[in-house]
Amino acid sequence: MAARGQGDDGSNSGSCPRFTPGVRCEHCLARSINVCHALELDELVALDGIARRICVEPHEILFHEGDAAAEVFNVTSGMARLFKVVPDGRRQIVGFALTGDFLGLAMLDRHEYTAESVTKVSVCEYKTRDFSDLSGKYPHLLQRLQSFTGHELAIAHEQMVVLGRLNAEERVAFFILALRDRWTRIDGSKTNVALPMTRLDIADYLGLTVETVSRVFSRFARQKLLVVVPGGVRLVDPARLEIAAARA
Amino acid sequence: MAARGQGDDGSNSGSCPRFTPGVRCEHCLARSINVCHALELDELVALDGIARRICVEPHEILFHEGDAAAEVFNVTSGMARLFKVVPDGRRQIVGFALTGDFLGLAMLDRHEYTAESVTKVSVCEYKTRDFSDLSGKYPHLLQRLQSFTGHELAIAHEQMVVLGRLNAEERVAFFILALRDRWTRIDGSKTNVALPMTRLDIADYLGLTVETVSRVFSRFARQKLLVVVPGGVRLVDPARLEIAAARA
DNA sequence: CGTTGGGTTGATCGACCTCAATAAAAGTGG
DNA sequence: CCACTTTTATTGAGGTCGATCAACCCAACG
Repeated sequence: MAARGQGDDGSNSGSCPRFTPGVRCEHCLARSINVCHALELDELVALDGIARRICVEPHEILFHEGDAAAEVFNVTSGMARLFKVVPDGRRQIVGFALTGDFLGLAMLDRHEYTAESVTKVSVCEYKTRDFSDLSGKYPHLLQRLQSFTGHELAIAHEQMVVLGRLNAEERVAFFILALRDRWTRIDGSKTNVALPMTRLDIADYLGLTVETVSRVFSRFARQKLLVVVPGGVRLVDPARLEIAAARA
Repeated sequence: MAARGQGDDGSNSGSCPRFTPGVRCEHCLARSINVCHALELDELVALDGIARRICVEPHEILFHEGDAAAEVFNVTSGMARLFKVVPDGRRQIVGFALTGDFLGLAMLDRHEYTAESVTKVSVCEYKTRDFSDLSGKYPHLLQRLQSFTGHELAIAHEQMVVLGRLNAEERVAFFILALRDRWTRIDGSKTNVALPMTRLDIADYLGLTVETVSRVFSRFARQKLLVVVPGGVRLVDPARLEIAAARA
């Protein structure tokens, strides 16, 4: 039993042409939760004008850390991992991008991390220049962007607590619950938590090793906090998991 | 020999009245590096109108995590620690605010961390409402705020790498160099790195314990990478420290 | 049906934490 | 200015959690 439809984690199934004419902004399913929200119709039309809809297969690089940031992206479905690599090869995942997330919020001249699709991913691509011009024209958009960046900053600070002060069990529990909350906002799922990423991804996000992550999952399953299902986990005792995550 | 004037770390010495009429925005020394930069004169006058200059002694709380965010702050001198506390008491410092830093970038309804002065600190305080109104009126200001938030986000992501993937020595070396770079931007100091915060603060910032931080300092001193001086360190071999920090 | 990538489990090791003692600063009051 | 306390920093000894190394399982796939 798949956690969340397995194999169709919100990404469109079937073929995935590099460029899709696709749906227009007005009918975008992700609109209610992404930066486009709260834009007037004329603003939305303008945004639509500079957008290019792109769909990528799993394990494709959207952009590399250090690349000139000529484009910014709006994820409309699927999942991407965002990571930085230390000169000697160690990897740190700084976030997983889901439906509604915006890539390139920092608005620096170079991308500060690499973005790689985990599942099939569809995004709206904007030329940084175009998007920047538009946000200069429509204060709504800039305000929305600021609000998003601020929210991301708060999440990043939370993750610092996770990485700096929680032990392995707490980190994994926190991760599962935080991801559950995100899925809930996207598709309403509450007890089934899809985990399209690998254990290594989770480890690289939580500052642990694959083995440790795997062991904690097993321990949680043994303690009847959750059940490991293909493609994710099903929460059995969310309340105790909250305690295990040091969130309560 | 103090690292940077010791006892006067950019904070004004002498008395520190809670409310200071102080300098006006036009003559603010921090202006070139804070959000006020690039504002037109009339915008600056407007900002000046809603600002209240405040000066606090060391170890004063500016605001608490969870407090309604009725005010936002612009640090004009001194240092503050920004931290979150896990329910059971563990503390994680998410950043040190220096001259030019803006507190409350996330622009959420509640503060996401506690801000406490390390040295004497002077700030410009703005009612969140006022500041928000003003940034609605002056796109420059909102753009500047967005740019600041984006920059903070990039720094937070860097810190995730530090906390998730670097060992104790690398963390401390990285910390010293990153702080050195910040001082350089503020006052040009290059080899003397002021450390007004305690070892415990550094430990809580780097996800370590006081003892480990202290040991690493001693080891670095023994290896002639730096010299521990009252109030900070003097860098002896910055190049080797860069290597130790996994930055090169 | 062999190969490959991902996941789990076990045994051992070591980096950092914990506990403890001491030293050095920084206040504090006489 | 000097005793006295309190806070901060350093150093040592020993313990522990998560890393490392290694074996094995399983499903997907050509």
